[in-house]
Amino acid sequence: MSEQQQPPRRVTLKDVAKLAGVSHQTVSRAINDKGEIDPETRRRVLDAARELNYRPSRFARGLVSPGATTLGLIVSDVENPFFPELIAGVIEAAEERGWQVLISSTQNRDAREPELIRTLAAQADVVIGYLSAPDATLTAAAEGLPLVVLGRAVDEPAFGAVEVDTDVGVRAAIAHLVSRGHRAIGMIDCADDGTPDRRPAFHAAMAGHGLPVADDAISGGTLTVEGGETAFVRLRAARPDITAVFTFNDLMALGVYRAARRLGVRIPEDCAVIGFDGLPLGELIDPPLTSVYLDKRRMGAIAVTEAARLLSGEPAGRALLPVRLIVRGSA
Amino acid sequence: MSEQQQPPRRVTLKDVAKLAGVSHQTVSRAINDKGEIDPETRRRVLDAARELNYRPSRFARGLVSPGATTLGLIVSDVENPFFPELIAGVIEAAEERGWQVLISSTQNRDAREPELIRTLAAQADVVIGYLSAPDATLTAAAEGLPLVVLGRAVDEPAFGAVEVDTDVGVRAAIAHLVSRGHRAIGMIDCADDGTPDRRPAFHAAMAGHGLPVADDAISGGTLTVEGGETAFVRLRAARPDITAVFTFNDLMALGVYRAARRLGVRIPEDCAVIGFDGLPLGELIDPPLTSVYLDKRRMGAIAVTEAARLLSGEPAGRALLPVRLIVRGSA
DNA sequence: TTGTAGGCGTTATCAC
DNA sequence: GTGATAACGCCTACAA
Repeated sequence: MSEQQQPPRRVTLKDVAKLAGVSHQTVSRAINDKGEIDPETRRRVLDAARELNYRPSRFARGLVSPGATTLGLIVSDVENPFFPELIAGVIEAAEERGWQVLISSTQNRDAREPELIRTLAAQADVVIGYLSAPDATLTAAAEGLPLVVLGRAVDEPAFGAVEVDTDVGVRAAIAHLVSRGHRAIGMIDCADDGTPDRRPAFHAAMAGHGLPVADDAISGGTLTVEGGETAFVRLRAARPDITAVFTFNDLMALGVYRAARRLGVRIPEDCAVIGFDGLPLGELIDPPLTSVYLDKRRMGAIAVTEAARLLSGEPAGRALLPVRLIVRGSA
Repeated sequence: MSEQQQPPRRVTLKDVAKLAGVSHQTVSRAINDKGEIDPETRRRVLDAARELNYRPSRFARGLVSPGATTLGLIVSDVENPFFPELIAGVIEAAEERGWQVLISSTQNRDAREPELIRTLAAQADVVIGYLSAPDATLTAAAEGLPLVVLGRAVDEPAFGAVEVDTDVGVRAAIAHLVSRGHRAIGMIDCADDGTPDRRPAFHAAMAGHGLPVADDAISGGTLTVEGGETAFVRLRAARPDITAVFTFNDLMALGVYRAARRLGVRIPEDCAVIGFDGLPLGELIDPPLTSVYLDKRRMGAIAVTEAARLLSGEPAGRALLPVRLIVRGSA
């Protein structure tokens, strides 16, 4: 009676079978190029399939024989050049294992993390993410989904983690500035909400040299070129005596360049700059950007290894990604 | 008897049910937070699930209630800054429709395209790709999978396409150079194999101004900074008289910058440069790069719209992405 | 509140 | 060569 439903029901093997006048099993044989089938029948079936615009259900197939492992990757901003390298590292490592990679991005809206995790949980076998939400929030969202957290310290023992050796990097940056005679050093930091915190490391490094850090020597902003730009303008207004800045990342350092040009501040003569990330584009600008380099491809590869551990039931690991200072022209 | 199989069979609802001493149905209720279940039973079930490390099968779930549409995206190089913007556009547009995005990259090995398509066919409902393989190859690999091809002309009527208005862009670039008095204009092109071809457009534009194009005025290379670098060195050696170059993309233009610095060639005084793509980093270098801009985010968004058309059974569309010349300091 | 029966679309196994 | 029949793991009825 009610054959004509409103929601266009999916075309199945049986539909094709009916049209071709064979059993659904024969259709399966034809579709999958099994032998043991009359070439003529085969043709008829394939024609019917084409006519109905038949596409096999990946779910049904996956049910019968579990397909490739699918890895979910969550980043916070695909347009921050930091992430493409990380993504490349993950893709390559995943590929070596024959895994698929599902990518999503919060586009800098951290509040969306739990939602993205939940969505990926339905699609992926394991998730790697540059996540800023607190462990408890992530645990609730993950619901048993194996999770590898990138770029920050993690307490939850169930999570894998690849942390960055921020302390060492920041210390090297500050030591370098001090060795060049700087004493009034400012920081362009991320805005106060969330994100891995490089500020304590900055304080510690400065203290190590007996240098004070006044509150107004730190200026925050979004993790973008624009964020760095406005943060530097603000810093400069508050503390014109500062002769060097350490920025949260290279993108913000570029913002400092832009602001500096506008303000007539010369780099490095009037103000030295050190970034963090070591992006390739640091080499392209003038003067080339001195930066704390971290190997993002490697980070991705390590994360995939961690993911594999979790999937095989081994206890979660804590990897530490080393960093190193690359001295170029800006400091 | 043979309960202990070698391949660690998947943990299912029934396993949890057995351990918790309930029916598999009750487990389902507990897992999915349905009402109508004794809190105590619920807890017992959840504990059992945790103990067994149970994770629901996404395939079985998908079978019962078809989940989100999954879009596959194939790019050729995640580290070419062109793609992150495109990816962002696709992700955003897909998200608006509640779709998932699966990403893979050929990493500049074009020969891998068919393989990637086939793999995605098993995971995605529709695929968008920056694909250079000929239509016939793609058709064979796609096997009915809806496909949207980006950045080049397409003949296959079944494919959706978002083409770039290369002709207009190249013509604008050449016209600009001519208006600045250049007559000996060279081109840094992609290597001879595959990839969308801007060479015919270059020839046509030059001819439009009555300018000759000798073979040695075109130098090819890989679509990277390095490729542009070596190509320019070669071009410069063969044709020192050339006063302006048009490059296949901005990345290669950066290579020209690098080579020029090494060779002591000043930009734009000794040689003007115009790129293609209009990447943000063109603004960051010195002199800022004049380039043919195309809106990659928009390209991604349009592609998703095309994908939606294909999925709903409408005939494939052919969108044309407009471009425009952005004049900055390099030409 | 809980359990039983049926079906989602596909493939594998076995008869015919 | 071809067609029933039984899984695969889950969920939505409905019955107990």
